[in-house]
Amino acid sequence: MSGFDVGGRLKQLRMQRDLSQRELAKRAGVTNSTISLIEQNSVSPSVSSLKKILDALPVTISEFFAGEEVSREQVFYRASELTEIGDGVLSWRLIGARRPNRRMSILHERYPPGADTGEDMLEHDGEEGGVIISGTIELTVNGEVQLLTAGDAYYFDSRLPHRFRNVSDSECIIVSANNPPSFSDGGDAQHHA
Amino acid sequence: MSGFDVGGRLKQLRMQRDLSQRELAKRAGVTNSTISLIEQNSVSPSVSSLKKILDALPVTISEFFAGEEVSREQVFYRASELTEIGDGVLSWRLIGARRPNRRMSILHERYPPGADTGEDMLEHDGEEGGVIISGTIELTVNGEVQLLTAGDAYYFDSRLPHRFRNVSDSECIIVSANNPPSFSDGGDAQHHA
DNA sequence: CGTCCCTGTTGAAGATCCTTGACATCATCA
DNA sequence: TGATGATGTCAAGGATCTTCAACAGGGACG
Repeated sequence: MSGFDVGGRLKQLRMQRDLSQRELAKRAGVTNSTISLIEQNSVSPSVSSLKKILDALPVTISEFFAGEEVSREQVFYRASELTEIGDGVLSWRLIGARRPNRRMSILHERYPPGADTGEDMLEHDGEEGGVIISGTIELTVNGEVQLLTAGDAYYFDSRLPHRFRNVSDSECIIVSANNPPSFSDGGDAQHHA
Repeated sequence: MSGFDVGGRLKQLRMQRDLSQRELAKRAGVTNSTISLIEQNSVSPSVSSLKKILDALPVTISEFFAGEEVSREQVFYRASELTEIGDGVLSWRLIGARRPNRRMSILHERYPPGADTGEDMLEHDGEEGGVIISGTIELTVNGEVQLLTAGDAYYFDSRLPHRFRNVSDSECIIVSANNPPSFSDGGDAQHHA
């Protein structure tokens, strides 16, 4: 009924860490019986119990339930076959665009001089970070403005209002990653980034 | 105790969809009282109940628990202040190393000629992807071997056995991202990546 | 062999979650 | 005004989860 093997997943994570049921139970502040019953899927734990257990691993609930089936997806992407998303001014090349349930978007971005994600700040769920490969970019996050150059990097919660702008007179190249993916292949793609 | 406002989050999602407690309960196959008690944080629902409710929204458990406190973390990282992880041969520079609960690791990696993640393949939870900035890298994933050069990219499930090796005579630079993060600031960092 | 310590499993009792069936409140409408 | 239907809340009891305590099995060691 759960559609997800909670017990198996817990056991897997516990085993990976080389913990006994009793050891994990002690760290989590529950009893070994609880762990045993959950691992056998004899019960569906309460969120509070599961949280206690996962905190002891440590693993977030979100991570615990993320992913499942190991897929036979494409692994290698030639530069020429990266999905080009550009809108004429900016251009992004998305790695793994066609993966149905990927947890990240990785982008190879090109900001020509003057490129700008727009005056009204971007805000959306998730986190994003990146590295400046070449050139210079002006990044505004939550009101703070910084000029980043080759080798510099950033990482922030995407709910903070943010904006990318190339104020220099040369192209800027960035490799960035988003989580959860804000680009999807079709449908409800949010605007970058 | 939960550290996460389950009730508030559920109410938020229900409101967004313009559903009454009874309407949502009906779709989920539980009673309106259940929804009410959960939303007030009077109880910590069982995973199975929560799953039924979230399926009716529909929202995955992972999405439900993703994100929370918008933190006042560091956003901008100068090249010089990136956490250097190298072991003498390979070197990685981790973006956002000190963020407590980040969902990704973003790495600026340098593979000198001969660098190798080792003959016994890496396998761990999560997904990873990256872009080759310069040089050449030999990447093996699940038995398949490919030579990737500047502009090429990769993305795969990290549970597939994999290995990175610089078989050329020049340095290779890669920007990569992992999810969930396989590097932590202190403690049980797994080996790369 | 027996003892010791570890492992995971399992009844029965206790704690918590979930449902039943009320109740109070508010808005609509004759 | 009173009737109706919708909303969210709450007590009591049944259902489920969690603990306590016991149990069986497997090494290690003498």
